[in-house]
Amino acid sequence: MNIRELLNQQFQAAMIAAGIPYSYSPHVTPAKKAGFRDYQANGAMAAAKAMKDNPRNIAQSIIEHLELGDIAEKLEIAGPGFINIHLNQQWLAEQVLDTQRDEKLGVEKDAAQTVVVDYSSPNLAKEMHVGHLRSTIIGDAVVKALEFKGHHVIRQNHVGDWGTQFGMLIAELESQQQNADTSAEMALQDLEVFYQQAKKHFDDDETFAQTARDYVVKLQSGDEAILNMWQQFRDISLKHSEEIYEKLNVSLTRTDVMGESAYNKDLPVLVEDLKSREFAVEDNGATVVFLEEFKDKEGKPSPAIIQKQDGGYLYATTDLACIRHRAGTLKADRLMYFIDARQNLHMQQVFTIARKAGYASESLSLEHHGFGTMNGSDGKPFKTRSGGTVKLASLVDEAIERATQLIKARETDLSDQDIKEIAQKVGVGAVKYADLSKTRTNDYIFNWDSMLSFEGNTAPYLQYAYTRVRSIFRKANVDPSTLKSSITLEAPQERALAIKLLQFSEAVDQVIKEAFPHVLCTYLYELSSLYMSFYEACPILKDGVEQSARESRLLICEAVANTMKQGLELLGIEVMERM
RNA sequence: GCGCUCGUAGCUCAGCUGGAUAGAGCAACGGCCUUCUAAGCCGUGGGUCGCAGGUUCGAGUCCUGCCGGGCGUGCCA
Repeated sequence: MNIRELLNQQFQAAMIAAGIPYSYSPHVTPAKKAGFRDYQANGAMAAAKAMKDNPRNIAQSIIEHLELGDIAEKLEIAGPGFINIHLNQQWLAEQVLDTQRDEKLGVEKDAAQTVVVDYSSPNLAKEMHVGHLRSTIIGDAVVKALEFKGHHVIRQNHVGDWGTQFGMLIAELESQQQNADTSAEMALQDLEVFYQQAKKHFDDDETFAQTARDYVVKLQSGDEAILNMWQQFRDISLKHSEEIYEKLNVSLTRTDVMGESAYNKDLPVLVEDLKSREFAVEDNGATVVFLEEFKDKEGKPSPAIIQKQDGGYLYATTDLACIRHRAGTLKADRLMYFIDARQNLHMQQVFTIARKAGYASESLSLEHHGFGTMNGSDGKPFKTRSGGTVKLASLVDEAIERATQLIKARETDLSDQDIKEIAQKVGVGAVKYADLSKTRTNDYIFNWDSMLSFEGNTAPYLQYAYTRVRSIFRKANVDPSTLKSSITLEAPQERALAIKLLQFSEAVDQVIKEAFPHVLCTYLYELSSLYMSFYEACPILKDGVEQSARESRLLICEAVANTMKQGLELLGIEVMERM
């Protein structure tokens, strides 16, 4: 049930019945101000212009043709031509009950699309660092929302497991294993350190550097021994990533890995295809696709290089092969990329080539959902004190440690084991929510104190709101599923809360439409705030509360708990019974 | 140079196909716990929405120019 959608349909029908062209939309939105409850239709004003009539007359005509049944109890025309819609209390109450009987909480399934989502995609040469956080958790939230809406989602973790640096890393691994009797696992315990060692070795030792270069060639040509080393390296590196995914409660697994190496064999085929059809041409020894859609410095068609002078391939080549695979083999209807906004030009070039070359049909939606940089309090990219990149593993550990301290600082009867579990959920939730709750496209400022605060729009606040609901049921010793009575909405707080509950589907819809998880965050925060107000204003278990009011309110509590839990689950944030 | 992107309260951020008096949170100030978790709630103050034009009945939102920040722009990914 999506109230907005429902009203939009009814208003659209009424407008057509009133003789207004279909191209004019009713423009129904939730009321902007509390005084103008509950929804408003703003379409009359724009339509009035086309009809050459007074907007209030048009509004009146729309109302006369409107068939809302028992949905609304009052409609009024206000200001220049707004139609304010007062929803029927009884109807609202019934809708809340209905959504609770539905395992999807009233969120209707879409016509299923096959959606391929490219996210996380770390470079396996190094350990995952904060730069991978946004793609990983934003992508995962959108994936979960898509699945919730009934889409067929294919996760694609396009890991960087191929390329020139692997020659260097393999040479280093081999050298360390020969010199000391260390296992690959030991050597690669800290990938960051290992990478630095290899780099230093490469820069300082010409013999080593030559070996590394030879290994790249051998790797490319499929030398078995080198491939073995590469395989070991890749496995261990993937295990590192998987540990992070597990800690972060991210749904990616080994089966979602489809790295650069997977497209290796297809690259020459693809380049040949583009050359034979004269999309790609030789230029300065490289193979290039010129795109008049983009201009270079001189205003001429800008080049996208798909093969280097030395015959090597670039990420544009891989990305093209990738699109071809996702469109052709995976049969995608929609392709979503969660990649840093800085790669916008690259993505647009690749999309353009894919379309022109016919790798992506017109009906395939190609979407780059970029995001901004994660900055420190100084507004510059988030780094360690010494200026190094922050590993994701240590970021998560610090979050959990900080959460532990905060919980311990309070008086609590929780056991050490409880505290450990709660701190895990609170710490991880705080980091994820701080990111997810900001508009994806902007840079954002990372701040430990504000994200871990129990005040304001934070994960801990939401988690606390949830435990507050659950604690009512513990106190009442009531199993929510046994509640049978009906809901009445008398207090304004109850009514406001009910409407917000019913807007869950509107929030989820927007998340998958625009790949904006922050909309769901805002929704859940508003839901929590309204619950807190309700909690203060409407006693439930206290003396003097009638049985019917008590049960009605318990049902509202249950609806809030279910919605909170489901909403946070879509965001990849866990809830707990107590904290 | 060209392209992308951002500029909203002291700080961090919302503002959905243009709509009513631009909203939250933090910080500040003032109230509310013998009563369902006060990690909470209620209230007050705080804004020339970077600047200037334009389109419109109506602009934070659309268009143009300018100022300021970030990023990208032929052989890394």
